[in-house]
Amino acid sequence: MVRVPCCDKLNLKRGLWTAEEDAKILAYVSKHGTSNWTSAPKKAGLRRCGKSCRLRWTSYLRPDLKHHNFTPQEEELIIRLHAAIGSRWAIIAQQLPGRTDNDVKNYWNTKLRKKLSEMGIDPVTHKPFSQILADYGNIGGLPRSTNRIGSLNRDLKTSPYMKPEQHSNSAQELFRGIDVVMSTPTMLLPETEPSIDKFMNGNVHQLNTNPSLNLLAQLQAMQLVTEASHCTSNEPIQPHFNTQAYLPSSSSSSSSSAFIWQDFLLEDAFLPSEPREHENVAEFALNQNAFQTQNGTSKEEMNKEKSEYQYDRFEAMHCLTENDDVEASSSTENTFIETLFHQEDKILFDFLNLLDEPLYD
DNA sequence: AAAACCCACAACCGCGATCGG
DNA sequence: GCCGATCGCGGTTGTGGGTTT
Repeated sequence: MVRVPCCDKLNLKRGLWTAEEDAKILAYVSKHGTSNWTSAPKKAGLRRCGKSCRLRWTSYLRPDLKHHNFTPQEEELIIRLHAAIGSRWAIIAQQLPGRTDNDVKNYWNTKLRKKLSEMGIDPVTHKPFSQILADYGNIGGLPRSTNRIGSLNRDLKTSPYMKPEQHSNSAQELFRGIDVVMSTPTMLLPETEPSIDKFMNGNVHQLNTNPSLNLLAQLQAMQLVTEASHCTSNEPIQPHFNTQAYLPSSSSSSSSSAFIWQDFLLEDAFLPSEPREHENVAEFALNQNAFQTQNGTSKEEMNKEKSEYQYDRFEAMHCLTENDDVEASSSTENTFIETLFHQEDKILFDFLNLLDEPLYD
């Protein structure tokens, strides 16, 4: 087992690439392809690390890359996907043909984050700052008992899509999430709140026609099916993505700027247990998008779809709490993982009670 | 005119996952 | 199965150009 190192750290050129170096990379790729970057510097006659050559090719020289500015549609898609899956730049970039993860990341860091902040929206949680402040203000006034607290605790701890930037381990972050979930099932904000819909500024319908929305539609579908399945079974709550917050509420984006803040809490992204059911719902979600964009579709039909969907969501939310009751009452049937979660919930609950108690009598 | 500052983007770094001898 | 090489990803830093003072 003798392999040469990918690069010799000594005597290698670093920094910006010259046109001559780019030409060498292009010549190398046209001759040898992109399968082996270790030998690329030597064969191409470059004093660069193979890794650096690969990066230069994948992030800049690839012929399929776009080099013009991001369009409003792309911008919107990035925001929605970031809200759904966090800073998974590679995945987000896959939904944007011609863009690299580095492009998307840089664009987010330099433009979109600032833009959202200026709109009064926290780019990390995708919630209005006013809401976050309100959440902080409510920390000391948490209700003593709730059957959603455990669910959230589990969500926060187990989400594979939870990144440190989105949910730090600090108590403040944890409490913020708890407070949101313990609010009413469908908390709607007043029209005066900063709204991502307003930020989107009418691009929603264009976005719905964009094939790049496939991932979003799938995420939405996964959420739908997991919610629906809870209403018909006593199975433990399956996690789901929360993409609905940025998806237009069916027919109208401007008339309804209301948020459902639970949707911003990133939860587990396990696949639904029933693939066929999942597919059907995914198909529905895709059809839903197409449905909205068809000419001649009556507003009544669209509103009917909307109200039915919202009713389903409302029922699903109630199922969450009901299932938590069931879960708590049949702890002997819980899995090992669930038992662990219950123990963690109890610790957290005790801790919250301690906070409620005065430090000095 | 020049220094200081800001901004956007390219490039690098480090780490985990995967590959393969 | 082990372990080093390689790949891919996300976070961070460096660089150059533009703007402000």
